Amino acid sequence: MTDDTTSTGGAATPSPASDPPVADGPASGGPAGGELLRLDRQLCFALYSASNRITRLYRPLLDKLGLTYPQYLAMLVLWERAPRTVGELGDALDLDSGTLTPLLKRMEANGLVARRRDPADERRVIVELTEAGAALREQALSVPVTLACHFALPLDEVGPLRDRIKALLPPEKP
Amino acid sequence: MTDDTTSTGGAATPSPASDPPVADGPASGGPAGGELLRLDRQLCFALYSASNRITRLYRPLLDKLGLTYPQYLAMLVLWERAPRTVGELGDALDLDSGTLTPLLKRMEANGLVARRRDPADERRVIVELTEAGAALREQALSVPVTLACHFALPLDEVGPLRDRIKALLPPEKP
DNA sequence: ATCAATTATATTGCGCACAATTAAATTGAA
DNA sequence: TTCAATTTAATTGTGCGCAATATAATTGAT
Repeated sequence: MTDDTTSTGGAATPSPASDPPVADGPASGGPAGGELLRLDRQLCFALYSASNRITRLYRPLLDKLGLTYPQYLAMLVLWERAPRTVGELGDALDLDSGTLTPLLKRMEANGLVARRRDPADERRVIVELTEAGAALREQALSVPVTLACHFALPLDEVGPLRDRIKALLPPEKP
Repeated sequence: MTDDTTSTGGAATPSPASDPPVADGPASGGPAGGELLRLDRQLCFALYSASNRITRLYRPLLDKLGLTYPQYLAMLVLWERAPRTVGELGDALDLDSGTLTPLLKRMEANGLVARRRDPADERRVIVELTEAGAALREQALSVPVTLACHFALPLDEVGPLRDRIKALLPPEKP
Protein backbone atom coordinates (compact mmCIF):
# COMPACT_ATOMS: atom_id res chain seq x y z
CA MET A 1 0.00 0.00 0.00
CA THR A 2 2.58 2.50 1.08
CA ASP A 3 4.04 3.98 -2.00
CA ASP A 4 7.79 4.00 -1.46
CA THR A 5 8.01 0.38 -0.54
CA THR A 6 11.53 0.24 -1.82
CA SER A 7 12.85 0.69 1.67
CA THR A 8 16.32 1.05 0.28
CA GLY A 9 16.77 3.93 2.60
CA GLY A 10 18.30 7.00 1.11
CA ALA A 11 21.78 5.61 1.76
CA ALA A 12 22.47 3.62 -1.37
CA THR A 13 25.91 3.14 -2.81
CA PRO A 14 27.67 6.49 -2.51
CA SER A 15 30.47 5.60 -4.87
CA PRO A 16 29.63 3.96 -8.17
CA ALA A 17 31.65 0.97 -7.08
CA SER A 18 31.97 0.01 -10.68
CA ASP A 19 34.36 -2.70 -9.66
CA PRO A 20 33.74 -6.02 -11.28
CA PRO A 21 35.90 -8.06 -8.88
CA VAL A 22 33.02 -8.70 -6.53
CA ALA A 23 32.00 -12.28 -6.85
CA ASP A 24 28.47 -12.40 -8.19
CA GLY A 25 27.43 -14.57 -5.31
CA PRO A 26 23.98 -14.35 -3.79
CA ALA A 27 23.12 -12.20 -0.81
CA SER A 28 25.27 -9.28 -1.77
CA GLY A 29 23.81 -5.85 -2.24
CA GLY A 30 20.14 -5.17 -2.66
CA PRO A 31 17.13 -5.98 -0.58
CA ALA A 32 17.21 -9.55 -1.80
CA GLY A 33 20.51 -10.58 -3.25
CA GLY A 34 19.94 -8.80 -6.54
CA GLU A 35 23.43 -7.59 -7.13
CA LEU A 36 23.08 -8.91 -10.64
CA LEU A 37 20.07 -6.69 -11.27
CA ARG A 38 22.17 -3.56 -10.96
CA LEU A 39 21.98 -1.57 -14.16
CA ASP A 40 25.62 -0.53 -14.09
CA ARG A 41 26.68 -4.17 -14.06
CA GLN A 42 24.62 -5.12 -17.09
CA LEU A 43 26.56 -5.94 -20.22
CA CYS A 44 23.29 -6.00 -22.13
CA PHE A 45 22.38 -2.47 -21.11
CA ALA A 46 25.84 -1.27 -22.08
CA LEU A 47 25.24 -2.72 -25.55
CA TYR A 48 21.71 -1.38 -25.78
CA SER A 49 22.72 2.09 -24.69
CA ALA A 50 25.81 2.21 -26.89
CA SER A 51 23.72 1.15 -29.87
CA ASN A 52 21.19 3.91 -29.24
CA ARG A 53 23.95 6.43 -28.78
CA ILE A 54 25.67 5.41 -31.99
CA THR A 55 22.48 5.79 -34.00
CA ARG A 56 22.18 9.31 -32.66
CA LEU A 57 25.78 10.06 -33.62
CA TYR A 58 25.25 8.80 -37.16
CA ARG A 59 22.09 10.81 -37.71
CA PRO A 60 23.57 14.21 -38.55
CA LEU A 61 26.13 12.57 -40.85
CA LEU A 62 23.64 10.38 -42.65
CA ASP A 63 21.01 13.08 -42.96
CA LYS A 64 23.30 14.67 -45.51
CA LEU A 65 23.18 11.44 -47.54
CA GLY A 66 19.44 11.03 -47.16
CA LEU A 67 19.89 7.80 -45.22
CA THR A 68 18.91 6.44 -41.84
CA TYR A 69 21.40 4.24 -40.03
CA PRO A 70 19.67 0.94 -40.94
CA GLN A 71 19.42 2.16 -44.52
CA TYR A 72 23.13 2.99 -44.45
CA LEU A 73 23.85 -0.56 -43.30
CA ALA A 74 21.82 -1.93 -46.20
CA MET A 75 23.81 0.27 -48.55
CA LEU A 76 27.09 -1.03 -47.09
CA VAL A 77 25.96 -4.54 -47.96
CA LEU A 78 24.89 -3.58 -51.46
CA TRP A 79 28.05 -1.57 -52.12
CA GLU A 80 30.03 -4.70 -51.35
CA ARG A 81 28.03 -6.80 -53.79
CA ALA A 82 24.86 -6.16 -55.75
CA PRO A 83 22.34 -7.22 -56.73
CA ARG A 84 21.20 -9.27 -53.79
CA THR A 85 17.91 -10.79 -52.75
CA VAL A 86 15.96 -9.55 -49.76
CA GLY A 87 16.84 -12.78 -48.00
CA GLU A 88 20.55 -12.28 -48.56
CA LEU A 89 20.30 -8.78 -47.16
CA GLY A 90 18.44 -10.18 -44.18
CA ASP A 91 21.16 -12.75 -43.57
CA ALA A 92 23.87 -10.10 -43.77
CA LEU A 93 22.12 -7.66 -41.45
CA ASP A 94 20.30 -10.15 -39.25
CA LEU A 95 16.96 -8.51 -40.00
CA ASP A 96 13.75 -10.07 -41.25
CA SER A 97 11.44 -9.14 -44.08
CA GLY A 98 9.12 -7.30 -41.74
CA THR A 99 11.89 -4.79 -41.24
CA LEU A 100 13.55 -4.90 -44.64
CA THR A 101 10.57 -4.75 -46.96
CA PRO A 102 9.35 -1.31 -45.86
CA LEU A 103 12.93 -0.08 -45.47
CA LEU A 104 13.78 -1.09 -49.04
CA LYS A 105 10.57 0.46 -50.32
CA ARG A 106 11.57 3.76 -48.76
CA MET A 107 15.02 3.48 -50.30
CA GLU A 108 13.41 2.70 -53.63
CA ALA A 109 11.15 5.73 -53.28
CA ASN A 110 14.30 7.77 -52.64
CA GLY A 111 15.88 6.47 -55.83
CA LEU A 112 18.72 4.52 -54.23
CA VAL A 113 17.73 0.96 -55.11
CA ALA A 114 15.45 -0.91 -57.50
CA ARG A 115 13.40 -3.96 -56.56
CA ARG A 116 12.19 -6.62 -58.95
CA ARG A 117 11.09 -10.22 -58.76
CA ASP A 118 13.66 -12.79 -59.76
CA PRO A 119 12.42 -14.22 -63.09
CA ALA A 120 14.05 -17.55 -62.25
CA ASP A 121 12.18 -17.79 -58.93
CA GLU A 122 9.25 -15.47 -58.55
CA ARG A 123 9.34 -15.81 -54.79
CA ARG A 124 12.59 -13.89 -54.59
CA VAL A 125 12.94 -10.14 -54.83
CA ILE A 126 16.19 -8.82 -56.22
CA VAL A 127 17.50 -5.55 -54.89
CA GLU A 128 19.94 -3.65 -57.06
CA LEU A 129 21.63 -0.29 -56.81
CA THR A 130 20.56 2.58 -59.02
CA GLU A 131 23.14 4.94 -60.47
CA ALA A 132 22.41 7.34 -57.65
CA GLY A 133 22.71 4.59 -55.07
CA ALA A 134 26.05 3.41 -56.43
CA ALA A 135 27.30 6.99 -56.66
CA LEU A 136 26.37 7.70 -53.07
CA ARG A 137 29.24 5.49 -52.00
CA GLU A 138 31.63 8.36 -52.61
CA GLN A 139 29.83 10.52 -50.08
CA ALA A 140 29.81 7.68 -47.59
CA LEU A 141 33.56 7.21 -47.48
CA SER A 142 34.02 9.95 -44.92
CA VAL A 143 31.28 8.70 -42.62
CA PRO A 144 33.23 6.00 -40.74
CA VAL A 145 36.17 8.35 -40.30
CA THR A 146 34.05 11.15 -38.90
CA LEU A 147 32.19 8.82 -36.61
CA ALA A 148 35.34 7.20 -35.29
CA CYS A 149 36.31 10.61 -33.94
CA HIS A 150 33.64 10.13 -31.28
CA PHE A 151 35.24 6.96 -30.02
CA ALA A 152 36.90 7.55 -26.67
CA LEU A 153 39.05 4.49 -27.10
CA PRO A 154 42.51 4.02 -28.60
CA LEU A 155 42.13 3.06 -32.24
CA ASP A 156 44.12 -0.11 -31.76
CA GLU A 157 41.51 -1.31 -29.28
CA VAL A 158 38.57 -0.87 -31.64
CA GLY A 159 39.26 -4.00 -33.68
CA PRO A 160 39.62 -6.31 -30.67
CA LEU A 161 36.51 -4.81 -29.07
CA ARG A 162 34.53 -5.40 -32.25
CA ASP A 163 35.69 -9.02 -32.37
CA ARG A 164 34.77 -9.63 -28.73
CA ILE A 165 31.29 -8.27 -29.35
CA LYS A 166 30.91 -10.43 -32.44
CA ALA A 167 32.02 -13.44 -30.42
CA LEU A 168 29.55 -12.77 -27.63
CA LEU A 169 26.47 -14.19 -29.28
CA PRO A 170 26.56 -17.16 -31.60
CA PRO A 171 24.66 -17.08 -34.89
CA GLU A 172 21.14 -18.35 -34.47
CA LYS A 173 19.55 -18.86 -37.85
CA PRO A 174 21.35 -21.84 -39.46
CA MET B 1 16.13 7.79 -64.69
CA THR B 2 16.05 4.41 -66.30
CA ASP B 3 15.40 2.00 -63.54
CA ASP B 4 18.07 -0.70 -63.70
CA THR B 5 20.88 1.67 -64.43
CA THR B 6 23.10 0.05 -61.89
CA SER B 7 25.60 -0.81 -64.60
CA THR B 8 27.61 -2.68 -62.04
CA GLY B 9 27.85 -5.34 -64.65
CA GLY B 10 26.84 -8.77 -63.54
CA ALA B 11 30.47 -9.57 -62.78
CA ALA B 12 30.94 -8.18 -59.29
CA THR B 13 33.43 -9.48 -56.78
CA PRO B 14 33.45 -13.25 -57.15
CA SER B 15 35.16 -14.11 -53.88
CA PRO B 16 34.05 -12.45 -50.65
CA ALA B 17 37.67 -11.99 -49.58
CA SER B 18 36.50 -11.96 -46.00
CA ASP B 19 40.00 -11.89 -44.59
CA PRO B 20 40.48 -9.43 -41.75
CA PRO B 21 44.32 -9.35 -41.62
CA VAL B 22 44.56 -6.67 -44.28
CA ALA B 23 45.98 -3.47 -42.87
CA ASP B 24 43.47 -0.65 -42.72
CA GLY B 25 45.50 1.45 -45.11
CA PRO B 26 43.87 3.36 -47.94
CA ALA B 27 43.50 2.02 -51.46
CA SER B 28 43.02 -1.55 -50.40
CA GLY B 29 39.96 -3.51 -51.38
CA GLY B 30 36.88 -2.00 -52.93
CA PRO B 31 36.28 -0.10 -56.14
CA ALA B 32 37.44 3.10 -54.46
CA GLY B 33 39.46 2.52 -51.33
CA GLY B 34 36.47 1.78 -49.18
CA GLU B 35 37.98 -0.87 -47.01
CA LEU B 36 36.46 0.95 -44.08
CA LEU B 37 32.97 0.56 -45.50
CA ARG B 38 33.11 -3.20 -45.09
CA LEU B 39 30.31 -4.35 -42.84
CA ASP B 40 32.40 -6.99 -41.11
CA ARG B 41 34.88 -4.34 -40.00
CA GLN B 42 32.26 -2.09 -38.45
CA LEU B 43 32.32 -1.83 -34.69
CA CYS B 44 29.03 0.04 -34.86
CA PHE B 45 27.28 -2.72 -36.73
CA ALA B 46 28.60 -5.26 -34.23
CA LEU B 47 27.01 -3.20 -31.46
CA TYR B 48 23.79 -2.63 -33.38
CA SER B 49 23.43 -6.29 -34.27
CA ALA B 50 24.33 -7.53 -30.80
CA SER B 51 21.77 -5.18 -29.28
CA ASN B 52 19.04 -6.46 -31.59
CA ARG B 53 20.02 -10.03 -30.85
CA ILE B 54 19.96 -9.48 -27.13
CA THR B 55 16.49 -7.98 -27.24
CA ARG B 56 15.32 -11.10 -29.06
CA LEU B 57 16.95 -13.30 -26.41
CA TYR B 58 15.27 -11.43 -23.59
CA ARG B 59 11.82 -11.57 -25.15
CA PRO B 60 10.78 -15.12 -24.17
CA LEU B 61 12.08 -14.56 -20.63
CA LEU B 62 10.43 -11.19 -20.15
CA ASP B 63 7.15 -12.25 -21.74
CA LYS B 64 6.63 -14.32 -18.60
CA LEU B 65 6.98 -11.17 -16.50
CA GLY B 66 4.78 -9.10 -18.78
CA LEU B 67 7.68 -6.79 -19.66
CA THR B 68 9.46 -5.67 -22.77
CA TYR B 69 13.21 -5.19 -22.60
CA PRO B 70 13.09 -1.38 -22.27
CA GLN B 71 10.41 -1.79 -19.62
CA TYR B 72 12.63 -4.28 -17.80
CA LEU B 73 15.44 -1.72 -17.84
CA ALA B 74 13.10 0.88 -16.34
CA MET B 75 12.17 -1.62 -13.64
CA LEU B 76 15.86 -2.27 -12.88
CA VAL B 77 16.28 1.44 -12.25
CA LEU B 78 13.20 1.65 -10.08
CA TRP B 79 14.08 -1.48 -8.13
CA GLU B 80 17.36 0.17 -7.22
CA ARG B 81 15.66 3.32 -5.99
CA ALA B 82 12.11 4.59 -6.18
CA PRO B 83 10.32 6.84 -6.56
CA ARG B 84 12.08 8.71 -9.31
CA THR B 85 11.07 11.43 -11.71
CA VAL B 86 10.73 10.81 -15.43
CA GLY B 87 13.82 12.93 -15.92
CA GLU B 88 15.87 10.83 -13.53
CA LEU B 89 14.78 7.70 -15.35
CA GLY B 90 15.77 9.32 -18.62
CA ASP B 91 19.20 10.16 -17.26
CA ALA B 92 19.73 6.63 -16.02
CA LEU B 93 18.59 4.99 -19.24
CA ASP B 94 19.70 7.68 -21.70
CA LEU B 95 16.19 7.94 -23.11
CA ASP B 96 14.02 11.01 -23.59
CA SER B 97 10.44 11.73 -22.61
CA GLY B 98 9.21 10.87 -26.09
CA THR B 99 10.22 7.29 -25.38
CA LEU B 100 9.61 7.14 -21.65
CA THR B 101 6.20 8.77 -21.36
CA PRO B 102 4.30 6.21 -23.43
CA LEU B 103 6.43 3.37 -22.01
CA LEU B 104 5.57 4.40 -18.46
CA LYS B 105 1.91 4.77 -19.35
CA ARG B 106 1.88 1.20 -20.60
CA MET B 107 3.58 0.03 -17.42
CA GLU B 108 1.04 1.98 -15.40
CA ALA B 109 -1.78 0.36 -17.37
CA ASN B 110 -0.22 -3.00 -16.49
CA GLY B 111 -0.21 -2.13 -12.80
CA LEU B 112 3.54 -2.03 -12.29
CA VAL B 113 4.06 1.66 -11.59
CA ALA B 114 2.09 4.72 -10.58
CA ARG B 115 2.62 8.20 -12.02
CA ARG B 116 1.74 11.45 -10.30
CA ARG B 117 2.79 15.07 -10.49
CA ASP B 118 5.28 16.24 -7.89
CA PRO B 119 3.30 18.58 -5.59
CA ALA B 120 6.48 20.54 -4.90
CA ASP B 121 7.11 21.14 -8.60
CA GLU B 122 4.18 20.47 -10.87
CA ARG B 123 6.46 20.15 -13.89
CA ARG B 124 7.87 16.91 -12.57
CA VAL B 125 6.18 13.53 -12.76
CA ILE B 126 7.06 11.07 -10.06
CA VAL B 127 7.13 7.39 -10.93
CA GLU B 128 6.75 4.92 -8.12
CA LEU B 129 6.47 1.18 -7.89
CA THR B 130 3.17 -0.46 -7.08
CA GLU B 131 3.07 -3.48 -4.82
CA ALA B 132 2.93 -5.68 -7.89
CA GLY B 133 5.83 -3.84 -9.46
CA ALA B 134 7.99 -4.22 -6.37
CA ALA B 135 7.04 -7.87 -6.04
CA LEU B 136 7.97 -8.60 -9.63
CA ARG B 137 11.60 -8.20 -8.63
CA GLU B 138 11.57 -11.72 -7.26
CA GLN B 139 10.67 -13.14 -10.64
CA ALA B 140 13.35 -11.05 -12.32
CA LEU B 141 16.24 -12.44 -10.30
CA SER B 142 16.62 -15.41 -12.60
CA VAL B 143 16.56 -13.38 -15.79
CA PRO B 144 20.22 -12.25 -15.89
CA VAL B 145 21.37 -15.75 -15.03
CA THR B 146 19.32 -17.38 -17.74
CA LEU B 147 20.36 -14.82 -20.30
CA ALA B 148 24.04 -15.13 -19.47
CA CYS B 149 23.82 -18.76 -20.56
CA HIS B 150 23.62 -17.48 -24.13
CA PHE B 151 26.94 -15.68 -23.85
CA ALA B 152 29.61 -17.48 -25.83
CA LEU B 153 32.32 -15.75 -23.86
CA PRO B 154 34.17 -16.78 -20.69
CA LEU B 155 32.41 -15.23 -17.73
CA ASP B 156 35.56 -13.50 -16.59
CA GLU B 157 35.63 -11.58 -19.86
CA VAL B 158 32.11 -10.22 -19.54
CA GLY B 159 33.00 -7.54 -17.00
CA PRO B 160 35.94 -6.15 -18.95
CA LEU B 161 33.92 -6.21 -22.17
CA ARG B 162 31.11 -4.26 -20.51
CA ASP B 163 33.57 -1.67 -19.23
CA ARG B 164 35.19 -1.27 -22.65
CA ILE B 165 31.78 -0.67 -24.22
CA LYS B 166 30.88 1.84 -21.55
CA ALA B 167 34.18 3.62 -22.16
CA LEU B 168 33.64 3.78 -25.90
CA LEU B 169 31.26 6.73 -26.00
CA PRO B 170 31.49 9.63 -23.59
CA PRO B 171 28.35 10.94 -21.91
CA GLU B 172 26.72 13.66 -23.94
CA LYS B 173 24.07 15.36 -21.86
CA PRO B 174 25.89 17.16 -19.02
C1' DA C 1 0.53 -35.04 -62.86
C1' DT C 2 -1.07 -33.88 -58.07
C1' DC C 3 -0.93 -31.82 -53.93
C1' DA C 4 1.05 -31.31 -49.28
C1' DA C 5 5.20 -29.31 -47.34
C1' DT C 6 8.55 -25.87 -47.83
C1' DT C 7 10.46 -21.40 -49.08
C1' DA C 8 10.47 -16.28 -49.91
C1' DT C 9 8.45 -12.14 -49.34
C1' DA C 10 4.71 -9.11 -47.82
C1' DT C 11 1.35 -7.49 -44.40
C1' DT C 12 -0.43 -6.35 -39.79
C1' DG C 13 -0.03 -4.81 -35.21
C1' DC C 14 2.61 -3.32 -31.32
C1' DG C 15 6.32 -1.04 -28.93
C1' DC C 16 10.06 1.44 -29.00
C1' DA C 17 13.64 5.69 -30.23
C1' DC C 18 13.98 10.22 -31.34
C1' DA C 19 13.55 14.96 -33.56
C1' DA C 20 10.56 18.68 -33.34
C1' DT C 21 7.04 20.96 -31.22
C1' DT C 22 3.84 22.24 -27.55
C1' DA C 23 2.24 23.32 -22.94
C1' DA C 24 2.73 24.36 -18.39
C1' DA C 25 5.33 25.45 -14.21
C1' DT C 26 9.35 27.61 -12.26
C1' DT C 27 13.12 30.83 -11.98
C1' DG C 28 15.23 35.07 -12.06
C1' DA C 29 16.47 39.52 -13.58
C1' DA C 30 14.85 44.21 -13.95
C1' DT D 1 6.02 42.55 -9.25
C1' DT D 2 6.36 41.34 -13.93
C1' DC D 3 7.57 38.82 -17.57
C1' DA D 4 11.12 36.64 -20.44
C1' DA D 5 14.09 32.63 -20.21
C1' DT D 6 14.45 28.08 -18.53
C1' DT D 7 12.98 23.59 -17.15
C1' DT D 8 10.04 19.44 -17.34
C1' DA D 9 6.80 16.39 -19.59
C1' DA D 10 3.72 15.39 -23.08
C1' DT D 11 2.54 15.24 -27.96
C1' DT D 12 3.26 14.46 -32.94
C1' DG D 13 5.20 12.20 -36.77
C1' DT D 14 8.65 9.05 -38.91
C1' DG D 15 11.22 4.91 -39.08
C1' DC D 16 12.61 0.97 -37.37
C1' DG D 17 12.45 -4.29 -35.19
C1' DC D 18 9.93 -8.16 -34.79
C1' DA D 19 6.17 -11.73 -33.83
C1' DA D 20 2.40 -13.51 -36.12
C1' DT D 21 0.10 -14.17 -40.10
C1' DA D 22 -0.87 -14.19 -45.09
C1' DT D 23 0.17 -15.03 -49.92
C1' DA D 24 2.28 -16.91 -53.61
C1' DA D 25 5.86 -19.78 -55.86
C1' DT D 26 8.59 -23.93 -55.73
C1' DT D 27 9.80 -28.58 -54.40
C1' DG D 28 9.12 -33.22 -53.76
C1' DA D 29 6.95 -37.37 -52.63
C1' DT D 30 3.65 -40.35 -54.50
